[in-house]
Amino acid sequence: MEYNFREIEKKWQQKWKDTNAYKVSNDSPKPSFYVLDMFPYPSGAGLHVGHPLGYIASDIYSRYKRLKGFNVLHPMGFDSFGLPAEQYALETGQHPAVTTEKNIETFKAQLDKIGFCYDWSREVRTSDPSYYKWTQKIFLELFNSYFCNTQKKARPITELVEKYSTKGNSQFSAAEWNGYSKKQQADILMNRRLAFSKFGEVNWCEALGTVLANDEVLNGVSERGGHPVEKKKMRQWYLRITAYADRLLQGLETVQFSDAMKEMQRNWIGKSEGCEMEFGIRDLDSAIKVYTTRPDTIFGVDFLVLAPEHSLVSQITTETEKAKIAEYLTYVKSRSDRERQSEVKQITGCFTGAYATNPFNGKPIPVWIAEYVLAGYGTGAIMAVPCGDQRDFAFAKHFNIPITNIIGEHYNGEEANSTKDATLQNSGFLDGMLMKDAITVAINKIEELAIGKRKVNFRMRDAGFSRQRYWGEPFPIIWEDEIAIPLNENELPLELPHAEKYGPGPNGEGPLANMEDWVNKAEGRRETSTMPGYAGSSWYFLRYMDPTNTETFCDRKASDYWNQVDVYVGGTEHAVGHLLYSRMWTKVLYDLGYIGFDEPFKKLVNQGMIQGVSAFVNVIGFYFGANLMMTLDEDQKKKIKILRDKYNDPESINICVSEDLMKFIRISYLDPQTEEQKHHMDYQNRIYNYLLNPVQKDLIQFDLDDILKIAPFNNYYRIHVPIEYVNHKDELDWERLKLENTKFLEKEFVTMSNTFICSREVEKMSKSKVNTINPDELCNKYGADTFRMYEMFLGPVEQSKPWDTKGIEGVHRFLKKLWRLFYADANPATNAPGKQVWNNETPTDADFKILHKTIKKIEQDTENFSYNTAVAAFMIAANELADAKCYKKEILSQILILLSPYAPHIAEELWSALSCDGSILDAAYPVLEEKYLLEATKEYPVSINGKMRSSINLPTDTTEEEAKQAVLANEVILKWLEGKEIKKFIFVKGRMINVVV
RNA sequence: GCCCCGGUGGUGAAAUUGGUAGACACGCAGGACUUAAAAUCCUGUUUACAGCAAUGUAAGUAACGGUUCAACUCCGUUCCGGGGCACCA
Repeated sequence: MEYNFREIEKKWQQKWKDTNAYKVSNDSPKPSFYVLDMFPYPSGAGLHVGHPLGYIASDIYSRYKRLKGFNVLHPMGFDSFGLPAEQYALETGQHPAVTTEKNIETFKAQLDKIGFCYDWSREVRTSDPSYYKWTQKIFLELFNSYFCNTQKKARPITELVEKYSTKGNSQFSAAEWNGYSKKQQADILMNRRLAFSKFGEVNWCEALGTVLANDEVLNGVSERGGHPVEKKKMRQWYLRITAYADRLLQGLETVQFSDAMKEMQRNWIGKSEGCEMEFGIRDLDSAIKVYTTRPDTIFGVDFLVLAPEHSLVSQITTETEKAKIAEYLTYVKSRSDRERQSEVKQITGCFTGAYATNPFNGKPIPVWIAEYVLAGYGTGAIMAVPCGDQRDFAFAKHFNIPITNIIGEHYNGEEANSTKDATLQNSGFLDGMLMKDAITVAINKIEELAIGKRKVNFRMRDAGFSRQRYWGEPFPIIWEDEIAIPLNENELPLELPHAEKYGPGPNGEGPLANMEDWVNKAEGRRETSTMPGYAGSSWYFLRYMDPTNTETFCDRKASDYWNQVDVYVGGTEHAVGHLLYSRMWTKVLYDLGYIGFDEPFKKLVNQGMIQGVSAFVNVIGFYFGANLMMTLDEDQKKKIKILRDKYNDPESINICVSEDLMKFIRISYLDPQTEEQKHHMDYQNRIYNYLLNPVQKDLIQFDLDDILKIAPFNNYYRIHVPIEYVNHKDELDWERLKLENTKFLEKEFVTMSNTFICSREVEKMSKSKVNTINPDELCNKYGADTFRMYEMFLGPVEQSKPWDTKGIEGVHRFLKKLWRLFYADANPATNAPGKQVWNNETPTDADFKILHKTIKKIEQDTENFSYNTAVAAFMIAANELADAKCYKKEILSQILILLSPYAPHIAEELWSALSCDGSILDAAYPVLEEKYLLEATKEYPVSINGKMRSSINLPTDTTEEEAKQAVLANEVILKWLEGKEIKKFIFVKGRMINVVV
């Protein structure tokens, strides 16, 4: 009998399925524990080895917690709405629902092969009407709620209506409100709803035909595809996430996210504390309101800058400057967002002719407009302090505006210094104060004089919530006379109508606008945009708790039982998208009383990315110019002509060049330094000479390789080749490549030796880079258990690392070694049957020590997600047990329990071989007994001045004095101490001994 | 530019959080079993020097400096790599 992982894994996977071993109940006396993976988008490419990394980590944790006596919820589902399926539909005409279904089946089959303990009966799919019914319902909750600024939480909008109609507010009385038209009332309410619609500037991407959220735009181009993005005014839906900015920030204190993750979210929210204050404009009855975080620098203000879009610009511009300002505004309008973002270094601006007054010293301050001030942040106007702000400084220098220094020697005239530690000068009532202290003093004064007030600003904007796309949740909204009317709950789900075509509708609307029967209702017109990808994923963790409920999205009893997600595993790429949105939705649902917690994820573990190692062939376009041709003889010309005809290219040919040859080509253009390079140069010169002076022809033999070594090539690029065609020595199987890949059929492979060496690079793993490694193949070759353990052994879960298949042998060997603790190996050569070696002998203390050492280590490492060292601990244990010839059931069965979260199949198999009761899935986790770890004596390293010199064996209860005596009796140490005076003696119990001389 | 996180053998990485640096594995080299291969097992593997050898001595965690009896770990400066934000006043 030998370790036949294929049979074992098939057998147990079937058994677990048949017995519903992973089914989880909401009725259990056990404490609950919720382990969640970020659910995947089911792409057509299937899984690669990078995907399961996080899934394996969470699976191990779930199984571990189950053994520890918890009722563990560990579900899986699919984020199945999204752009790729729709893009695919556009290209092939296949309905997204069909391709999505197919992809999900592939994913599930692949996942099951790895042996995950998902309760598939709880599977959710965001594109399933029975799921998005509730996404729509929660949207309506958002629509029907507002953020109450006094209670700091979401309340039903009906309460606001009630208040308006009985008390009014600061803008209007109750009577006025009641007199407003329906449309007027609706508009006012729309300004308070958590999900609201407004005309706004949106990121419009012409190529994708849709509007993108801020975080889907990078440097002015779309995140997916890199298409240009411009501003466009459209009616859009938004989520009022800004209302929750403060609570999203505070909530971070209560969750266990990595510091980096918290920092990213904080940056995104971008809270800044400062004040708003007004600068009166000379000779005009108006004032400019600015926002600043540094009111302490008020006496250093040398000019004000307005955003070009600021409403006061036309009003304050003086006659003399009108033409220039108009010209500048035209210029600004001509600049796309992309230009403005990419050319931040460029300093532009224009003087308005107007002067404001510094309220503290009456100094006149020129007012400018400039691109670098954004209309959308703060008040759209700033007070510029050139000595303290680098941008203001650059602006002042550029336009020769005099600079006031208020920080003395901290300002050197060369660059601004944004310190808060300087002592203020030239600053009136703030003189002599430290800047950081002056901030509060200045704000107090500003409030006292009633020229401004404290103000907190956020960088975060409300989140765009509509997409002009087909494959997403339809909005349960009908527009009646420009008023958004929500559907009733009993009309949900509003199903996505079946489409034949997926192209955009008229006027920038989505594909749904083309379906007139569906859009036009007696009451009005349906909303035609659909919800973005993050709608369904913002709440899916709740649905797993109660996946089949038809009354509500998740029964309060279920969410109270499971509570927060205890451990959430996923990548960092969702730091500011999904994670912020789901946190906001959770807070809203909490405010409205649907759930009892306001942070969805207690602890977040970010798995790293597994990168792929791509292989390339270098392709050079080799140009046979007339000059070169002239120097060739008839044979050579004939050869070139054959090549030209072959590749159907009269002037040049493209040739795949081996990496070693590329190196040679590059090296030959350097100054020759080493012998090798000199050799190459010499070689090259000889070929040149040959080409230029055909007389010397006999000096060297001419062939294609030689030409390539020195030829001026006009074109160089690299093509990815499938990684499976390249062996571990980087040699390409190019015969096979040519056979199976038509792209290379027309290419000649040129190399110095007979092997073709590819170049390598670590990149993101993806289908297009043909560098993916399929987990199925590894599972077939080594088994799921080996695959699981190897992925964990690769390094810390949080770390990104390139995939390397080589090391997997080591883990596989460990499992085989483990098997041999139970069954002596069968030798296939002699065909000797394996025999049982495990026995019922009573373990010795030494045996127990191995066991309990392992229990301690595995428990610690599993709790800390330090799986790589846990795997190492298993290997050590197996080695030690083998060395000790310990094949005892009492020990081995306990080791199997420890192992079962990591390698469930082999653990279950051997568990049943030991004829232990029941399934190992429900075994009790071994209890650590420290007594076996206690040692009578311990080896103490002895150092002199911290330098290791020897070690001595001492009883663990040794006192310092006894240790000192022992050290002084040690010959090696005495030799080192010869002629030196002992100054101090340091004894760390159980650790070490150090002698200071 | 700003904010995080890193830098340890040929490779992936460990290090009880200040206490014997390199666990565990890969790779490589040598050996055993075998007609042979596969599989398995054993030995060695940071570097330099000395020695037939066991072993010894010195240096060594990006670089330099500091604190300490003792530093991969703490502090300072510099260099390199990765990630995030980017005119946010």
